Amino acid sequence: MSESMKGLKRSHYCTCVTPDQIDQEVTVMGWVQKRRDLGGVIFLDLRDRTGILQVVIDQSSIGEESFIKAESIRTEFVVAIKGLVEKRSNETVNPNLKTGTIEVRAYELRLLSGAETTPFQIEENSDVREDLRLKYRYLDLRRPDLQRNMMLRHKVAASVREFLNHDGFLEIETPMLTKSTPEGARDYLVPSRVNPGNFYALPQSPQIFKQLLMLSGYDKYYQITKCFRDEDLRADRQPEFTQIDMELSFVDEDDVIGVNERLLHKLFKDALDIEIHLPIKRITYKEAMERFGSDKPDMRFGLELVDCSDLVADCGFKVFSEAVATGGSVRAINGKTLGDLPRRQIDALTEYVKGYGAKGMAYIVINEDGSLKSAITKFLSEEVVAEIIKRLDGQPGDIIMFGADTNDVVFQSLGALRLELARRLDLLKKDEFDFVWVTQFPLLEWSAEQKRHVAKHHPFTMPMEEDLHLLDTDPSKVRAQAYDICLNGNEIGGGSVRIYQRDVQEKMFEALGFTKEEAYERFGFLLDAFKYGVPPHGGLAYGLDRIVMLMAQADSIREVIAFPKVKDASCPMTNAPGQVEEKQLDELNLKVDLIELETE
RNA sequence: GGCCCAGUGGCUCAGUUGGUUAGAGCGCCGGCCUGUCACGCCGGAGGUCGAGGGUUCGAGUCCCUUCUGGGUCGCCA
Repeated sequence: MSESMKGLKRSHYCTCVTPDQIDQEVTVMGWVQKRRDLGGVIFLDLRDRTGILQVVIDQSSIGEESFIKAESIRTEFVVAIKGLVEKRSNETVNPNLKTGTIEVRAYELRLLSGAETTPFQIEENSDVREDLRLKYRYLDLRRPDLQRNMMLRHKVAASVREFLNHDGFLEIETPMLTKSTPEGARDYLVPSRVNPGNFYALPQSPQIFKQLLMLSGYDKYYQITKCFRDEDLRADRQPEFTQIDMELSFVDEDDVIGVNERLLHKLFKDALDIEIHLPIKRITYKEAMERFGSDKPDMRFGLELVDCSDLVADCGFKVFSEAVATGGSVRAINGKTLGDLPRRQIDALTEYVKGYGAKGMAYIVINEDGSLKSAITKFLSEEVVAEIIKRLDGQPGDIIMFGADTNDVVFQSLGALRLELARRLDLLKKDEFDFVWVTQFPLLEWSAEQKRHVAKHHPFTMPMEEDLHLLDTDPSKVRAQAYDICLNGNEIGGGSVRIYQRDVQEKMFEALGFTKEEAYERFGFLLDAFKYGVPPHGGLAYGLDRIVMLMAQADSIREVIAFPKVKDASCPMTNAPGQVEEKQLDELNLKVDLIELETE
């Protein structure tokens, strides 16, 4: 079945054959997308990563023996064709093909490789179950949409490298086998053979190493590198993912933002031919939460949150007044034009916000005739109702939906509701790219589980200078010189100015509840390094997968990763992770003795 | 770990109130066909209805358990 390609050299990719080659000889190689056997003439759609080219096989050009061979060709066979490029007559032009005005009349055919019938058809926009696609990912990757995604991903990486190289950045690699970082996500561990009982951790990010590179004088560093986090998966989260990581010395926040705006501008121009308008708008974390209920706001549409706490603080509706009295708030969203939602849909939205911690959802429907439909207006004075409607710009046909709880719950539930409403109103246009910087993040957040403050970004993040004095007295009020870059409601990157003073760093560890000894045990090498001259520095890291996902208008980063993992972090194709041989464990001085996990 | 959705020929799906031999499109196999490109025409094969248990005279359909995949909350400095 398999013939040699000896004596043949590919001269063109399929779609690189153009009308310029008419009457010339070309040699093309690829996969058979489709065979149309009309009896006396056979058409092949030949496919490679560039697209499709039609090959004509007729007996008079190719000879009887080869024609019989061609009759045995099936879908996905790998073939080599040598032939003459011909112009198609007008009535046989195929406008759906890039190469639709020409075809190749074969005079030599080699069957390089046969193929069994594939478990699913190799075609664009296929609708095949994802587990099957992933089990046969090598076939899935033949599909034109995935091939486009992979090529787009390459283009993104290439454009980033080009920009940063040109801007004086150095690409420097940092270790994959490194030390476990106790703060942050769960680590992937790798046992050491030479040091029995000891483990490396795979990096969650090159954070400490890139800071040390600054201290070593490498000034502007970048790296496109894998990072690993052993946490549960999501549509936009994989256990191994790729960061575009950078760090700069002698810079402040505006410098880092500036270079990255220029980077994003070039990147979107190169990859999508889209002109990003600079400067990208900036909002503070506080504003993002209050207006959008999210620290990664989707700016493509309105439906903003409106604070009504002051209006209902003393009203007769206890759910509202008590939320305000206990330090929470009452906020609302105007679901524009959704006043005609059937009761069942409203109930579904109520269940939806309950999933985010809300206890319920009050609402006021403004009927087309201006009358109101609501279970709560009877508890409110007419003036208050009128003021609420005015503040939310309520028009006939609208529905105003309320969240009343602690601020955390109100932001989270209304933030989620806002997105859900946008989905229903079809406001999420994937070909629109709306960036925003979110700045002034809190430095710390309280962990109820650990009963201490933990770093919101990481423990090396510089507090805002005007808040430094609060670090001892009221740490949760301290804002950080930290910033995220968000695109269409996705955090695509984040960074900060770092602490470069030992005393501030020690104070930070103190605020995190580490004793001096603990801090030294964990980050001693960094604290030691800080004795020897540290430039002020800061940086940023992008999630490459997420950027490419959004560019490709895909719904999951799995669509832009060649060999992704599924929900339980396994690989349906290789069946990783798997058990290992006894011998391998012996060499590592390890014995598997699984502990019964507590079931509750 | 919680909640929600899906699982029926190779693929995508339909399957009524629980009732005859479980259907369709695509794909696949065979035959015919010299201008097709969603080729056409004729014929054919292909099913443990994810798995196990239960209710029933009777289960693809109802109940329980479980597996697989997806979404999400928790988690993700």
